Amino acid sequence: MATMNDVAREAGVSLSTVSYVLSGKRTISEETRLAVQSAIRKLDYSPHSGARALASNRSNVLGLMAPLRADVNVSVIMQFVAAVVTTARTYNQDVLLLTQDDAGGLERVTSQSMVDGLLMMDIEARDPRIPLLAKLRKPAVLIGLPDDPQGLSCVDFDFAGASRTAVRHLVDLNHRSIGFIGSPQASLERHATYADRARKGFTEACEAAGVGSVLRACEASMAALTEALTAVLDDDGAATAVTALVVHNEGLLPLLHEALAGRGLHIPEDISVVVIAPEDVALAAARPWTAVSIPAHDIGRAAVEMVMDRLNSDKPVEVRLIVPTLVQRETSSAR
Amino acid sequence: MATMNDVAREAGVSLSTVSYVLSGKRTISEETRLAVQSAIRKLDYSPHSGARALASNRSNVLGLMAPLRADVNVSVIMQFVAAVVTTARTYNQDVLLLTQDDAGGLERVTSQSMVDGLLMMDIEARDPRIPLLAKLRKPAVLIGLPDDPQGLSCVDFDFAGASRTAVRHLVDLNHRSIGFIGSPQASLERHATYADRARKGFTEACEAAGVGSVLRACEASMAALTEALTAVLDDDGAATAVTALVVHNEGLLPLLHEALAGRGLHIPEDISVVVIAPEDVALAAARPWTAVSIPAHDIGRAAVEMVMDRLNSDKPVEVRLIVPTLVQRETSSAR
DNA sequence: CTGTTAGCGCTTTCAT
DNA sequence: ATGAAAGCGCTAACAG
Repeated sequence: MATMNDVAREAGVSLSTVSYVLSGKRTISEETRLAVQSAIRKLDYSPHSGARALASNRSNVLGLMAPLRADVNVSVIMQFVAAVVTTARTYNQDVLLLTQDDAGGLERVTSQSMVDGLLMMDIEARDPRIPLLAKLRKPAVLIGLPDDPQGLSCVDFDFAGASRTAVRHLVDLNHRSIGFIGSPQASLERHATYADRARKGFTEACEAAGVGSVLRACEASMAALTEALTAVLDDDGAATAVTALVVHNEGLLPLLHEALAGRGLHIPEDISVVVIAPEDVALAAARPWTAVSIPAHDIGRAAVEMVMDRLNSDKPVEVRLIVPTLVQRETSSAR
Repeated sequence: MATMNDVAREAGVSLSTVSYVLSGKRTISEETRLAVQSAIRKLDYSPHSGARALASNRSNVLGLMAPLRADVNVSVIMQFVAAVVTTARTYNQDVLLLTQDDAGGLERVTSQSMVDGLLMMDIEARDPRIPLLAKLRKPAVLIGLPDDPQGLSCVDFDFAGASRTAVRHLVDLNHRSIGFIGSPQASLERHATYADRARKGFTEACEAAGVGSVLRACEASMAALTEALTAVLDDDGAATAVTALVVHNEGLLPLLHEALAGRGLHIPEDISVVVIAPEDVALAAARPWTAVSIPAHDIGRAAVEMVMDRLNSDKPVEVRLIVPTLVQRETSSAR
């Protein structure tokens, strides 16, 4: 492996000139720049990241703590991760992967100066990792919205707004009683904030619009779905029968059409459906769903942008909510 | 941040002594070891990874190139990745994540000495990244089995053996004609080797046993599944009707029970089903599947062990196939 | 616009 | 069993 010294000798310039050509931190004459660049190519030089990290206090690596368990949301998680890695590369950063349960990893990678900043996914309402993160003196961004961010930047999809948007859409279509089928009970119990917020937004929007509402958590299985549908559609307490559903559970979508057909219900004639899901999941069905799409890619990108902003220009801490948009397709209609 | 120098001063020993206490590369008296260790704790010292990498030519980081697209196999991929990260930590290594399409990333992270070794998932039969990898002078392990490993280590599940095991199980149960529902056509066209090998093993085993066989690729949708079932179960060319299925497609499992019920078929009375899938996926169904389980965790672990072996003790390159085992549950029975 | 030089924090010979 | 000192390859302050 060629070193910077080799390049300097080859180009007939000094070590520091090579360094400055690479960093662009001072003006270099066209002539020497070209000489250096050709020497770099000739020797197939590339900088040693360890040496650079040692001298500059920058590793050009971001730490990403991701939930790698087999969850309902695997596909969403993958999209986040892909977006983070891709965006990081545009900032010339690489991504070091930490698993959710390796709480000590946060401390380790920062104290060893392995990373310049940290991203943490799947934040719970009172996530115990937040105080840890807040102590470390590295920029960090939470992907999710905890009760108390403790001075950390956050970015997330506006799940409450997503539910509201879905409800308003259905109310505009004259539905007077709407069901909500959400994340599994386990997610609620962990206080995964997306689950809580989507429910809350739904309830509020229904109340505001004066329409009936029924909520159910649901596992990703046909049995659970059937049961949930029964509970929602046959709800005795409701003044009017439920004629529309908001579904916030990616795992159920492949099953939903069948399950409703099993009850003799056609979409959208008998029942309208709006899903809250990543775009590609909403489009994967034979009949694409009317959807408020979860822009996993945008969120991941925003998260990286936010750490990099704090890193490069110490912009202030911010809490950013990504605005939902609804795309109507053929699974919702007026009644 | 405390440095090694600070620790040496605090402990009243020399810099190198601290280093040797940390590395264990020479014998240290109990007394000084304790002094150093307490100084380390007192100052909350941790070594600077960049400095260490510079001086030792080891980064303690493994590169993992993973497919982060929204594929049918997301859950399997996640399990691999989780296994790799977890196992890497037991070797005191961290994991740098590269995306599949970032072919230049392989070159970059090695030439910058960011990683000590590389793992590459989702290998295709003639994967163009293999010659690249083979050129880099770093230990590498392919997770998958290409036509020509070009001197690289490989580890994979024995998908052909998995199909054979499934077929033999069904043959033992007196089934005389077996259907195979496999990965989407797209996977075959990419020559994802797992898809090819599973099909090949199936065909061979059926021939060897003298039983009928019908194969179909299938997307993860109800429509595609229905069509595939029709093609397989109503196959005119077959001497005997298909009475059992081998399914190698995780995405179909939530739909399969419904789809068969739709044809008036009960499992296992009318039709036996054996799936090739990760254990947790096979168990997720209301009625757990008889399964040849894909031990994603074992494969990921083996991959890390293999790079670390090459790194620490330059063991020879090896090709390791993980042996399949079948667990009978209630979805297969004798006829 | 360019060169010289002092570290960055660690590993590892060489000496004792 | 321990210490002294020479790098590892780079960045950035200082000097011109």
